[in-house]
Amino acid sequence: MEKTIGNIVATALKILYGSDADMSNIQVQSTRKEFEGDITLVVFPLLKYSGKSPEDTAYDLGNYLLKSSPGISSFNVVKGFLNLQVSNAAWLSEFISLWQSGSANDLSKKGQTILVEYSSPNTNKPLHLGHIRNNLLGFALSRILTESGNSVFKTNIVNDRGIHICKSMLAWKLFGKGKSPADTGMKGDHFVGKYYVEFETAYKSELSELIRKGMTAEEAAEKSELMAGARDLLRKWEAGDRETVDLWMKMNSWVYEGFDSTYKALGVDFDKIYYESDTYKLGRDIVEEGLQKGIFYRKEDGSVWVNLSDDSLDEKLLLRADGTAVYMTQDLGTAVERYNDYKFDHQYYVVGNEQNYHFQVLKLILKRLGYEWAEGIHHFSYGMVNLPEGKMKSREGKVVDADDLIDNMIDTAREMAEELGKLHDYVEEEKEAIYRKIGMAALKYFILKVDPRKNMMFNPRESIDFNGNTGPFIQYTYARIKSVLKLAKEKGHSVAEISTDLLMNEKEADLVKLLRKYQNVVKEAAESLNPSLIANYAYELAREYNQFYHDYTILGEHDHSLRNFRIALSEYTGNIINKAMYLLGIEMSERM
RNA sequence: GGCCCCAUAGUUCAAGGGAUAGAAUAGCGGUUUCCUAAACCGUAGAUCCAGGUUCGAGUCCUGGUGGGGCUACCA
Repeated sequence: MEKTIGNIVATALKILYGSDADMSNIQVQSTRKEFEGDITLVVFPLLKYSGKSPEDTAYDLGNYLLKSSPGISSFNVVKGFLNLQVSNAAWLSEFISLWQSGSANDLSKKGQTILVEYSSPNTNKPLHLGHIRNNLLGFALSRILTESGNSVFKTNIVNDRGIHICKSMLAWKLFGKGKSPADTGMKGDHFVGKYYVEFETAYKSELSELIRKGMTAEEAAEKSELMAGARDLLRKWEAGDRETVDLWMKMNSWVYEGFDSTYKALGVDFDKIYYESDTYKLGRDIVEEGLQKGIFYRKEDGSVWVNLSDDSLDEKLLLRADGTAVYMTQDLGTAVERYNDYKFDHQYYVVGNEQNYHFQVLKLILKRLGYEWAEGIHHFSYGMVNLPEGKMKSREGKVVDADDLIDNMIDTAREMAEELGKLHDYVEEEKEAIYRKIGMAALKYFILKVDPRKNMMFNPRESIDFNGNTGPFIQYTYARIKSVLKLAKEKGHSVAEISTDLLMNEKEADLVKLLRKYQNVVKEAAESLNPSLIANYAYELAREYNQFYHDYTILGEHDHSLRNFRIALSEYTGNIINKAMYLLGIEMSERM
């Protein structure tokens, strides 16, 4: 409707003033709540065409629209704003066509192949709150891009090798006494993470001991036996030393077992998992190739670098002096392998904004190497999750652990639900499934409603609520709708068609106006890569429905056609809520 | 030092250069013989500072202040 009005305005400007208007000057938007009307035309940008005052121009256009657009029933002018009233009949017919088309999806299919890389954990420690934001964003982004008609593949690069793993391995060798997670009853990833923290703690005290003996910080780092041991393990690993590789495989398998259960709890999955241990060699080949082409250069100590000062960046290390690979080495390899596997049009790396520089460099190097597809790789850079006491530090074990957080959320959901006591006719298993859905909805919505680009604050004690602008609020609205529909069915009210001869009340009209925006919200979310738009829309829709539900009876309505309309309106709202939340990876419950 | 990001009610978040800056939560006050009160209604409360561009600035530009990140032979 907005588009139609825009076109009519363009015609009107031509006829009334003889001007060919630039469409970007024709601004049609929803009328703000506090003013009368449904759709507003901002006339300020059009004054240059009319040569008249804002008010006169608005009246000219208002009168023209009233005559030539059947859906417009009246208009009013406030300052430079032309507020158009859309007729009840026009809104109703718009709802009917939405309702009839059901869940059909009329988004234009772009059909591009898109890779979304997310999660990308290190195998030396369990997942924490930062990973949760990453996983939820990556998963939601994938669903949104799929919904917009693309072929989307979810990938994960597991950073399963490197000095950090060797630190955990060394600590386990030194302090582990040969124990396994099963011996201690710990989850595998937590078990390995414990040794990583133990390494860092021991390393720190070793350093301060050396510094106390008179060394500088640099000298101490140089002389550290622990760090030397970790480096030694890394060299042995790259050389394929049997014992080292076996230990590495054993410890990684413990970690994967732990990750799998966390991923399952989060409800995320992947189409293909890449392992850095597979891709780093290709990375080294690529570095070799770049050396031969003269794009990279070798320093006297044997390390390999790229000089990016032409692009006003600095030098970047690509291979250490001892020949071992670094982060960038493997990312080069992974990127090339992915392109060979998928021939993607676009690849989004869901990685925190602390790595903006890394991805800038990655793209630049790939371009210098002559890969044209490098234009299609993008860093989906999301903000940090901060705690009241500051940044999370996994080296020091100062994190909000993912598993703990998930368990807490579900526990809280259970406590609240039991207090409300609405589910007594369910067996334990069914109840637990619902508690899980509610707890996860609270967590997921809390994180996804925030603009991904922005840093966000997480206060473990206060942050996650179950009332107000929350996941459970939306679930509750959905459960109410389902409950009404179930009762309607039991009473034999089935809606075959909706009368075109109804007068909607204000709440019904507001709901219809919101429902028709859904497709556009999904489109914008896909274009701007922003799941929070969908989260905020779903909330607004749920709130609007709750007002309608509170103010009017649905099943108690005696007028047959009005009752049917309200049932259809409820059903359609429920469908949209469900679809929107599905795109965010949030499950609905029929009861709660 | 250099580069990048951020700054909105007590708090956590919204606001495609457009009208009187929205929500939630915490506070205060209400609504349940009626389809789920995890709801609904009312009340109070905010654009870091100084300039500039514009008919119009929370939004764009410049400078300042405050916070975060990167600038690692960690990933």
